[in-house]
Amino acid sequence: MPRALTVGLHAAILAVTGEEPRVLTVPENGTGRLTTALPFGPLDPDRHRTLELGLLAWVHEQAGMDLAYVEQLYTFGDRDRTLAADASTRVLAVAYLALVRERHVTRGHAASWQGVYGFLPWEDRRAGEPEILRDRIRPALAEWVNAAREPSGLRQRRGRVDITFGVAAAPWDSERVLDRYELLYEAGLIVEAMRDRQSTIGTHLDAPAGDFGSPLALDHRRILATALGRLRGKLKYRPVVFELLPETFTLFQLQRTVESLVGERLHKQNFRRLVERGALVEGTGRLEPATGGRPAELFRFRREVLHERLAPGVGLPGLPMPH
Amino acid sequence: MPRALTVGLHAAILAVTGEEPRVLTVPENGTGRLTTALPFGPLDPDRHRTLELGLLAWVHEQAGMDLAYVEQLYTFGDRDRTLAADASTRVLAVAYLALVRERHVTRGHAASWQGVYGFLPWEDRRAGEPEILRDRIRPALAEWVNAAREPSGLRQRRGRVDITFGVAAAPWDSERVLDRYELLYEAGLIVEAMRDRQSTIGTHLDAPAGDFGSPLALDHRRILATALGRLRGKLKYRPVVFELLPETFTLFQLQRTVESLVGERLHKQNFRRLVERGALVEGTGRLEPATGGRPAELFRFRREVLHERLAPGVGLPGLPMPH
DNA sequence: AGTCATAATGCTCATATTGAGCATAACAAG
DNA sequence: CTTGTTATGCTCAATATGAGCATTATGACT
Repeated sequence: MPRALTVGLHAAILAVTGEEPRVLTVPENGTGRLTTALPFGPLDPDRHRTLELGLLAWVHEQAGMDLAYVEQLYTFGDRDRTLAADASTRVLAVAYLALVRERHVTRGHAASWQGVYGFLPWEDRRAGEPEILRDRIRPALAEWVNAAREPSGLRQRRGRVDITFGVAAAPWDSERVLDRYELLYEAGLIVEAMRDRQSTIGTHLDAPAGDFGSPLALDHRRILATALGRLRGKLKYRPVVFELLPETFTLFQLQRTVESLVGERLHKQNFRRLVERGALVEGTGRLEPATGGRPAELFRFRREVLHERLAPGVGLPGLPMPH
Repeated sequence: MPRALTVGLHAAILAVTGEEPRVLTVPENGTGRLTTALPFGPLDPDRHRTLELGLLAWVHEQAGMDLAYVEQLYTFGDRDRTLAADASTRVLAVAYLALVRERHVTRGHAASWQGVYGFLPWEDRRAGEPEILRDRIRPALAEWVNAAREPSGLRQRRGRVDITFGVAAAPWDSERVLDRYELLYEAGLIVEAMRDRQSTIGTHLDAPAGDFGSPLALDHRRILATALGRLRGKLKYRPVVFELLPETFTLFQLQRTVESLVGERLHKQNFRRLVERGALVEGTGRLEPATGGRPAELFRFRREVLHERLAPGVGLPGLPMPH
C-alpha cells in the first residue's frame, strides 16, 4: 500500500504597521500543545481549481481576509521536516507570500498580527547589529564551526557562516534570510530543529536550543524566512512596497516602510532622490501635518511606471537602478 | 470518493553548446501521439526522501545524467492545464531548473539536446528583433487586443502587451519570458492552448494557432519559459554562468554564453571590464590559440568571490553591479 | 513672542560607474 | 607582407552614488 500524498497551502501574509513588519498568525492546535502558525490548509483536489484559489479560500476561512498581492514562494517536501499527522501520509507544503495594507487587519477571527522580527530577531539591523546576534548567535555559530569532525568540514562550515552571516570581506546580505535560518536550524540553534529531530529519530539532544526568536508550528518559520528574503529582493526591482502603504503617504513613511522590511537604515536625502528620479510617486499637493516637524507632502504611487520603466524598484543604496 | 493527488517532478536542464542554449528533452508517448517532453516523473512518496532527490532519480533514469546545479522554479497546479492521464487524479507539477556543462551530454539514452529558442523563438534578440516577432506575433497580438469586447478590456490587453513585449516607453525586459509565454498562450497563439481547450471544454476553435515555436508535451513549454526567465534574472546577481562553462574559458566565450542566454548582444570591452573589475575570474596564463584572430587568455572562475562580494553576477548593461 | 527640537526639503561635491568608441597587438591565411 | 580577425588597452563625456551641509516649516515649551 503506497503512502498517500497531501499538499498543504501556507500563507505568509505581511503588512507593515507603524515601523514594524508584521505577519498574520493563527492559533494552531498541533501535537497536543497550542502553538502559533501561519494560516494554512490542505489543497482540495476537487474544489480548488488552482493552488492560489485554494490558498485564498483557507485564508478567508481562517482569518476572514481577502488578499490582493499573492506570490508563490516555494514548495517544501523534505520527508523529515514537513511532518504529517499520521505516518501513512506524505505531506508537501506550497508556501505563498501575500502583501496587504495595514488597514486590512482582520476582525472577529482568531488570527492576529505578530512582529516578523519576533521570529527572526537577527534580521533587524536598523539599530546596528542586534545584540542577540553579536552576543549569542555568533558565538554559538563559532562553536558549531569548531565542533566539525574533520578539518575540511571545519573549513566548509566557516565558509558557510561567513557567507550567510557576513564578515569583513563579505558584508551582510539582507536577502539571505532563508540561508541564515537554515544554517541556524542545522546548527541546532532553532527550537524547531530539536522538535523535528526528536520526533523522527527519537533522540534526546543534550544541547539546549538557544531561544533565538519565537518558534512557529510546522516549518512555518522557514516559510516566513523565505517570504522575508524574497520580499527584500523584490523591493529592489518591483514596486511592491506600495501594496503595503495606504493610498497616500509621505516619503518618510515610504522610507520607514522599506527600512523596516530591509532591516537597515537608509540615507534620507538619497532615498528621496532615488524615488523622485525614478518617478515612482507623484505629489498630491496635500500635506500631512502630524509629522512631528515640518509638514510633509503626501504622495501617491504612479501606477504608470509599470509601463515606463524596466525595473521600478525603490532603489536601495548599494543596488543602483538600471536606466 | 475524493480525487487522488499526484505530484510530478519536471526538469528543465540547460546547457550552452557553442553559442546556443539547449535544453534536454526526452521522447514522450502522450495521448497516442509521440511528442517531445522534458524529463519528468511522479514523486514517489515512499522512496523519494526529498523532491529534489526524486527529480534526480528520474533524470538519471531517463537521461543517464547527474545534475550538479539544481534549483526549484515553481509549482504549477491549475486543474485545467496540468492534465492527468485519468480524470480521477489531480496532478501538480513541481518544476526545476538545472545547469550542466556541455561535455555532460548524455549517451546511450533516448534523451537529446534541443535549442531553447526553437521553442521560444521570440526570445532571441541577438540579431535584433526577430522577424517572427515583428512580422507575425506583434500583428497577431494587436489583433487580440482589438478583439476585446469592452473598451476597458481593450486598455487592459494593450497595457499587458506593452509591458510584456515592450514598446517605446517600456523597453524589452529580457526576464519576462514567462509573462510573454503566458500572454501568447492566453491569446491563443500557442499550440498548447488549443490542445488544452479542446480536451477540457471540447470546443473546436476556429482560429488556427500560429506555429510560434515548437510545442512540448504537457505544459513543459511553460516550464521552459519559467526556467529561461529565472536564469536570465539570476545571471545578474549570482555567478551561475560558470556552471555552464568548462573549467577554463576565454572572456569572449563567457560573453557569448551570457549573450546566448540573455538573448541580447553586449558591448565587448565593457563586458570585459565588468567581469575583470568584479574579480569574478583570474587568468591562467595559458592561451587559447583557436580564436580566429589573436589568441585569447584562458580564465577560470574564482570561487572565492562568493566570500568577497555581495552580488557577484556578470553585471549586464543596464544593471550595474552593487559596491 | 521667542526658543528649541524635529522633520521636510533643497542643494553641493568628490568619487565611481556607465556607455560608447578609438587604437593597438597578436595571430592565421593567402 | 598584406589582409582579416579577434584580443586587449585606453579615453572620455555623461550620469549615478554616497555623504553631508543648509534652509524651511511646524509643534511644544518657556
